[in-house]
Amino acid sequence: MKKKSNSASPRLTAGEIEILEMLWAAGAVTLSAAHKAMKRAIGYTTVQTRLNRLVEKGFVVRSDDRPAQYSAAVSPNDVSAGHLDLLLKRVSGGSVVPLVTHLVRDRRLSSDEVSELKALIEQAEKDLGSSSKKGR
Amino acid sequence: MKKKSNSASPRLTAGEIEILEMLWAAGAVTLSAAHKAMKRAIGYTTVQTRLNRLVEKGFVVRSDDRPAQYSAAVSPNDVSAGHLDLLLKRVSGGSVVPLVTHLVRDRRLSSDEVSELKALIEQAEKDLGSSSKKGR
DNA sequence: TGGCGATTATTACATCTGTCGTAACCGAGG
DNA sequence: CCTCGGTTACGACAGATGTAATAATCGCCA
Repeated sequence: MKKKSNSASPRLTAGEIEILEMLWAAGAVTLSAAHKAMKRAIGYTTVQTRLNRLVEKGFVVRSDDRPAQYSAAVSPNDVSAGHLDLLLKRVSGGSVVPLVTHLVRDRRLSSDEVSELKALIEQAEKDLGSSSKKGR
Repeated sequence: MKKKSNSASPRLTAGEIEILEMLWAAGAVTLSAAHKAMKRAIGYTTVQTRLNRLVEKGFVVRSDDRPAQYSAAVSPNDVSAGHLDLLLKRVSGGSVVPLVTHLVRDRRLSSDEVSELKALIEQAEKDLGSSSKKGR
């Protein structure tokens, strides 16, 4: 049975991600710890409310322990993957080249980074040989 | 009068992007044209309201003509750039390599695409040498 | 066991979004 | 000039989100 595809592409808002980022960085935390871990000033109960709403949506899990531990139920990768997909679709109809071009051109890369990318491409080149030449 | 940095990173919601995508595809359109251009069924006045709210926010411009023409005030690139920035920050703390790795590994690229990427990297390599070694 | 401080639950609002219905308006035909 | 159909302005309403105060609870310790 389908595990529920919400991990596939969670449509999170900026605010929800703000909380999730805190959890990704802090791990499992109690409410007070979560509150302290917030980057900006925000009310204690505000964090509580937001955390609870995220739990209702299934993006955060709360332990049964006494001082309950809150922790992210989705990984940064899950979220990013979904966003990346949409972005890819929007920016270039789904093909990666234009996006990567943008990425490489706009930001000055260090020689180390360029080397890594080069190795990466070479690897991809090698992998190509082993699969059929389906033009996708 | 500050040009306003909203083009830098417009925080648009999925719904707002839905409208913008229609405008990006249709260009400058009247309300009825916009309504017809929508991919899914949606009320006429709903499109009107949403369009107007986008105008208030400055993401869409409305001409003074009689049947007013609505058109996007932000480009797909503007929004994508902003999203890409956030994504980059989140997925790998701002460095492009992990993101590109993900991009190249996860999606099977055609040999043409790999070639393009290779050329791209080689170009970046060249640029590295020609500029002063100012770390920037 | 009583109370205190932390935790959790409730309740309250102001916005923002998504969706429309309706009323007012306006220019082209007849 | 007067009506008609598209255009525009308003107003409504539900649900989501952000923020937070206040009340109810619970566990620990003197």
